[in-house]
Amino acid sequence: MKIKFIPVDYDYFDFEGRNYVKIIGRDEKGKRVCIIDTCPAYFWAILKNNTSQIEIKKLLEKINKIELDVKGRKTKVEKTEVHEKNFLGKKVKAIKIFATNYKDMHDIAGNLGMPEIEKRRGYDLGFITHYIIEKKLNPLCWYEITGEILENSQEFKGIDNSLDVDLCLKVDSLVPIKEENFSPKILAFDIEADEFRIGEGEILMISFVSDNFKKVITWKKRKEQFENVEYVKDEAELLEKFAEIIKKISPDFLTGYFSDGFDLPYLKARAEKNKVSLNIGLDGSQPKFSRGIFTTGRINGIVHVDLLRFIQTAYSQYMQSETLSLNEVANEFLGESKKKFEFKHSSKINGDEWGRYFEYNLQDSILTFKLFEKFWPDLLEFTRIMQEPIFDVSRNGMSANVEDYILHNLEKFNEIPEKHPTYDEIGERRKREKYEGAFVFQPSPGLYENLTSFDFTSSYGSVIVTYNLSRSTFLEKPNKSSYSIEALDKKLYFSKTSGFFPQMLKDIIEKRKKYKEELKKKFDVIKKARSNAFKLLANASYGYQGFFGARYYCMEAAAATAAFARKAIKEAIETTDKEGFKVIYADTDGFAFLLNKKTKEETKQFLKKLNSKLPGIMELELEDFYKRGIWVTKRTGEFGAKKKYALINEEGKLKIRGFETVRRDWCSLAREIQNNVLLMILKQGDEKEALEYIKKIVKEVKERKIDLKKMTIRTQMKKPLSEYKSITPHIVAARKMQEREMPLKAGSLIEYYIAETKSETKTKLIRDKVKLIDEKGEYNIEYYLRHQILPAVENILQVFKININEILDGKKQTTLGEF
DNA sequence: ATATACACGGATCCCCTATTTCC
DNA sequence: GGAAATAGGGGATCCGTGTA
Repeated sequence: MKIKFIPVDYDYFDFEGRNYVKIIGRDEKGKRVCIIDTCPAYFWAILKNNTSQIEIKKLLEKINKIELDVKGRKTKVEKTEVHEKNFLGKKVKAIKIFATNYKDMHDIAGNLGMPEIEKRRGYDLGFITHYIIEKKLNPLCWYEITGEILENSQEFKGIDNSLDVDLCLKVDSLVPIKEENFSPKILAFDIEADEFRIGEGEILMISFVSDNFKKVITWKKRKEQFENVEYVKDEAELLEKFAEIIKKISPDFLTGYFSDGFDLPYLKARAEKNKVSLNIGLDGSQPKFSRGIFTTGRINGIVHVDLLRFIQTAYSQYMQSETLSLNEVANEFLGESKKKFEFKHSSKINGDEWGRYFEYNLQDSILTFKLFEKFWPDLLEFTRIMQEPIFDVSRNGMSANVEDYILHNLEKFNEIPEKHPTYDEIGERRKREKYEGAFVFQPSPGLYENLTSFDFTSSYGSVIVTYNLSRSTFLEKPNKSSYSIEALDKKLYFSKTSGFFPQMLKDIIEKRKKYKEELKKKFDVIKKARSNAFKLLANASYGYQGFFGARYYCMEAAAATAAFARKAIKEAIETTDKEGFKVIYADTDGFAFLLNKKTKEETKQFLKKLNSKLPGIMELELEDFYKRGIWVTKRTGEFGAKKKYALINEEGKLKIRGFETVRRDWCSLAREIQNNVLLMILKQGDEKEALEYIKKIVKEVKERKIDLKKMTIRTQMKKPLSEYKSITPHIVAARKMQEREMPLKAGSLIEYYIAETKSETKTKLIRDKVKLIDEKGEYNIEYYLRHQILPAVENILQVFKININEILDGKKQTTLGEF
């Protein structure tokens, strides 16, 4: 039997002591297929480099005799081979030790207490990763599979009968083939419950959205019939119906928004309470949950994707949204919003409100479904590039993605994988001192005209590639030709013989460049996603080497990367100044400077000249020309503030960095004022209009004409309430929320305003004036003028030598006309 | 659980000293 | 008059959120 097959979900099982993978996917006709395959399990024993042939022979004999009985499972060394391999870039002799069961390799490795063996490696990848590396059956890629159909077969305990699939195949051979179309079946879902705490309230309704399928199921029966709404008897029947619909639709992907942390665990808890079995897995099993702080819900044969997790790692840093709430994310990516519905306990919902509640619930699934479609190209490309199952890739942080990429590309370098650090090692690494990071130029406050900026492309990535910075190329002692740099209070050396990590990174950067250029010629969603994935991978690789949990952790390489980057930007600044420009500001990998009467053409020529002298793959690019730019002083001290500036380009587009206007923990009034002031000043080059504008707003504030909404301050609670040492205004607000039993946990966004308090409560503390947004009260004029508006505009106007304090106090600004 | 360092700025915390209050 | 309480100043620390 020969089929075309695309693997989607990976699982493994033991049969007669051996490991098998069970992969669920589709064939070219869209039929659901399960394939069973296996591969040899092995790990490596790396030998000391002076081990003689005779010693090796004796060693092999000893190892071949190893037999173990682990938890009633008999496992043994099946065979051994000696190979020439690389480990951390060094040539080594290593014994490839084949064992019966992958799970026992750790124990066998533990049994090799032999002095000739220096290290044991490759037993901690997990069987699925090991299998994918070994057989190269990459997720979401097409294959032609030849194999034997399992039909009412006794093999594997009759697995084909216990699985709800169209075809079950035992693999003989697999060959990658050209891409076929794959349109996965997606089912989005969302629940509404009476309590936010998992399982503590009843689930009132569940909505589903798939292709041409929309449904809300609820046991809150109404007399009237609503579109897409189906009534059931009670919660137990609701849960049964949930399982039924999933089985009927039989999706490849079940997707939710925060469903790892809410919907799925809630369903599980309520199913247990109601003694209903959520047997939605293709093998009839219930969802399984990982332990730990972040729970993840896994369903056999159906990939559960919590979109929030993926958006968090892959997109959040490039998003405008201030929170990752479904509403904001949908607004940004789809231009659609959630339906409005104020949460209330079901006992307090009036008759006619239920219809809107159902619509609200359905809309959440609609948005989730559309978001999945929107992000599908990204999920697909991430999965193909990292070569790990989509279930894992969609939940990975960027460091895990980098590591997956490395592990799946090691074979090209004949490298044995490094092990995961032990608990103790991680502890040691975490204790280490921080190393010096980026260089930030000390700016002089002022308003400047005619500027431009140059940036290093993939700065840290190209530094790593150019100077070959990695764990395997780090040298304890310098050799004849090595790269060297001062960092960590000593001189660090790196070999000039290209290491696998920098080489992989070079490949990543080149691919990113290639796809980006192709995109310019012709837009293509998949290429866009691919280019983006490579970009993220390149950006995360520096952080990876400095991350304490990394297999290829190398603090020296991370410190050297930062040091080389500092050197590069400082040199570029120096050359730029020497050329007759004037550098105003720089941060990490980019710098802005005045043209100083030079033309744009001259500037571009200078860029070319600069680039021709840069080492390796280092490259500067011109970002834009700016009409004006403003840098301000710090609130304390007379120096210019770093990481705070605003630029306007020739089309009138603003680029604002660091100012309160881009910070969500300032009230929108202050942000709006600052934004407008910056715009007015940068457009006109003077402060006159801005001053009038500020005066107008101050007057409105004093006359209480401002909507309370604009006074709301939003601050995130980053940890559990009890862990706070310092009782800040947002913690006072959070305590009030807790008293009211409002949903509250680490990560919640706390909203409050500062109110006028009665005169007898004499207090200096702002926290004593905190009120929740729906609490009755009036905004505190003094606070909003002194602590929100003033700080937002004070430093900007100081550039024009204007003391805004006097305007706030209502004094006549007699000297105004002079400016 | 978890990519890195640098930076700003609000608000509270905490210690010290000066002043006021109390007996 | 002397001890205790309070006020207030200033640096340290906590905390959140940016830039890159």
